[in-house]
Amino acid sequence: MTSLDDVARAAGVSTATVSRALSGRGRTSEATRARVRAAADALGYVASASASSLASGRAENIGVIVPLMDKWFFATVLDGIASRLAPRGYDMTLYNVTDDPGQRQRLFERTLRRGRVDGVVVLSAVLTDAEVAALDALELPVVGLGLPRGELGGLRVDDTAVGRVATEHLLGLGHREIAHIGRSVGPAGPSDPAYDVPTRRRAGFEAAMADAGAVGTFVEGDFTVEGGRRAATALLGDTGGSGHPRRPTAIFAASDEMAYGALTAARELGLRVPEDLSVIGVDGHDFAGLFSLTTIDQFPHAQGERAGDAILAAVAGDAAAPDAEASLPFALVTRGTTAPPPG
Amino acid sequence: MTSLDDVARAAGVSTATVSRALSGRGRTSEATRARVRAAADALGYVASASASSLASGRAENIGVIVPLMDKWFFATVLDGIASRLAPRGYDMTLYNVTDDPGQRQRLFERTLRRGRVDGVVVLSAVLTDAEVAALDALELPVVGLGLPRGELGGLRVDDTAVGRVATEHLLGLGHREIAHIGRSVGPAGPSDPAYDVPTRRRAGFEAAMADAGAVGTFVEGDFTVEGGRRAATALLGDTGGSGHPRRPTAIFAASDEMAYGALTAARELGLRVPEDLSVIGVDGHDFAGLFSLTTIDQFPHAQGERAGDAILAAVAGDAAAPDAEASLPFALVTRGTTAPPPG
DNA sequence: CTGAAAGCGCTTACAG
DNA sequence: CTGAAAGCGCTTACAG
Repeated sequence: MTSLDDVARAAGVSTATVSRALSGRGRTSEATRARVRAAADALGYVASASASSLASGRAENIGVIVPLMDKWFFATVLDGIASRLAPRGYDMTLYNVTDDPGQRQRLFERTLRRGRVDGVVVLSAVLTDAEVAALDALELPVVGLGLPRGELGGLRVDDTAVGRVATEHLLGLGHREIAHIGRSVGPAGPSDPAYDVPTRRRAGFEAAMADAGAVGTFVEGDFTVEGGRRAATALLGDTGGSGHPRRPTAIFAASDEMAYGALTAARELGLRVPEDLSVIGVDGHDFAGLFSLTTIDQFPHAQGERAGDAILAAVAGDAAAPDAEASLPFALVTRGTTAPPPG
Repeated sequence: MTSLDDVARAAGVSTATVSRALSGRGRTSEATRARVRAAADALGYVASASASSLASGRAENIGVIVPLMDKWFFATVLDGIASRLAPRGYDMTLYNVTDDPGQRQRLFERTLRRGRVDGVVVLSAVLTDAEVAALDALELPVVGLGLPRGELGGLRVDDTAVGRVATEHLLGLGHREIAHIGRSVGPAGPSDPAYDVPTRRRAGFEAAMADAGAVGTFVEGDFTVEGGRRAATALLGDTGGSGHPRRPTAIFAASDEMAYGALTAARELGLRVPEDLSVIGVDGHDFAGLFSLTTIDQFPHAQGERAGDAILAAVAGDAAAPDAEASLPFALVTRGTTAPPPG
């Protein structure tokens, strides 16, 4: 490996000058800069990351904490983040937070403290108080995406509004018997921003239903296709019996993947979509267009881009960092799985 | 940040001893080791990655080069890799190779040469000769996964066999008019291992067809659901006309996502699956069970685990590295989308 | 088993 | 604008 000294010798200047010329920090005459660059190129010089980072305190690396890296939503957000970091010369190192307490503790109390990252992006992870404190103790810029407001703040879409818009789309078509498949950490009271994403979506659903004087059904789903299918089967399967709620004419699933599950369940039960049942999801999943799924697109790739820009701005110390607390856009995309109810 | 010196002072030993006690390299008495550990814990000491890396030459970080990080297959492989690195204390930093020549050159000639990684895993990327040379010049362990054999070697499933098994499944059911949706960098002659994954799958398809005395149809797909739908529509749409090949009774798609597209096309054209048309994919995608798709599962998560283990073994200098060139398993999973042809 | 010391390869005030 | 020098925080032969 050729070092700074080699370049300095070749260019006939000091190492300090080489460092300045190559990094652009500090002043250098145009002439020496050119000479140094030429020497560096000729030797194929690339600065050592560890030496540079040790001396400067800058790692040029962003850590991203992600709960599930093999789910479409997160993978897409990651791609969005990476697309903004790479052109600016920043690396992205991934940290998977699992449910294993030992693994988590190690991440927050050791790995992240090794000084390898200049900032961290936290994606939709539910953190304990201790973990939030650990993140804080890092004294590094942190940008959250889709976190409960209480934790760290950061970028979020207004998920209560998402839930409301989805529900109102269904209500507007004339549905009254509407079920919601989602997840909930507690009673979805008012749109308490401290709640997590699924809870806020549910709150929006319930608020819209209440406004319409209707009462919705809620069923737990686990944000997988299979979970959506199970929930929808329970919802659509048992009709008749006394005490049972009427079968819904519409389902609002808190994710597109669960909506796919609901479509599958409907098909298995011989129900036609949208004639017998309307289905709407959330995300803007890759396959949504193909399945003609009506959904609330939340532009996950763009979310990643925003998060990437935000963490870079924070690392650069831009107090101007415009959108570190911004509300992200979403849009209703009407397709073929929603229509007026039968009859 | 508390440093090695702080710990040394607290424990009443030299910094050298602290380093040895904490890292486990070199000898230390049980007693001092305990004392040092206690002091380190009390102070919350964590070694600086850059200092440690600069002094030792070890980065404890693996670079992963991936062409598409938002596709299910790659996201799943990445998850598999990460699951093996984290417990061993290794970080994973992601490098996305796009089609942009400038970005690629920067990656191979600068970023990767900063000494930030101890080894690199390359996922299914088609590299130029210059890029392979650059990788070589790194003098770092490299593990490939799904690369054309010519490039770098590494782990692979026998994709020619995959193509053959899928095709023979269809032939075994009695199909003769079989179409393959895939991609091909050139004529899929014999099972030349220098060819990339899609080409080898095609070669297996053609070999199996030839063995059965049948002639298959080949159509380009781009490994997306939409691409599969387009290809299948072309295949199934135009029947009658003179000169046109007969409509296939079975489709072998080179990926599950393209198979989903084929299923969609069939539905749109009013064809029943599997009564009118059989469809088989490759991958073992998350949704395959739900869509009842017959497929060749290639266990992507396990592939990632293997790649993770392999790069770690290579970095550790295990000449024993058992499976750096191994052939990965795959399995036919028969479900509801394949059946004997009509009539 | 332990310590003193050199060295890893940069960056950055500090002078000039 | 440029150079000499200290320093970033570890690791590792080398002695003992």
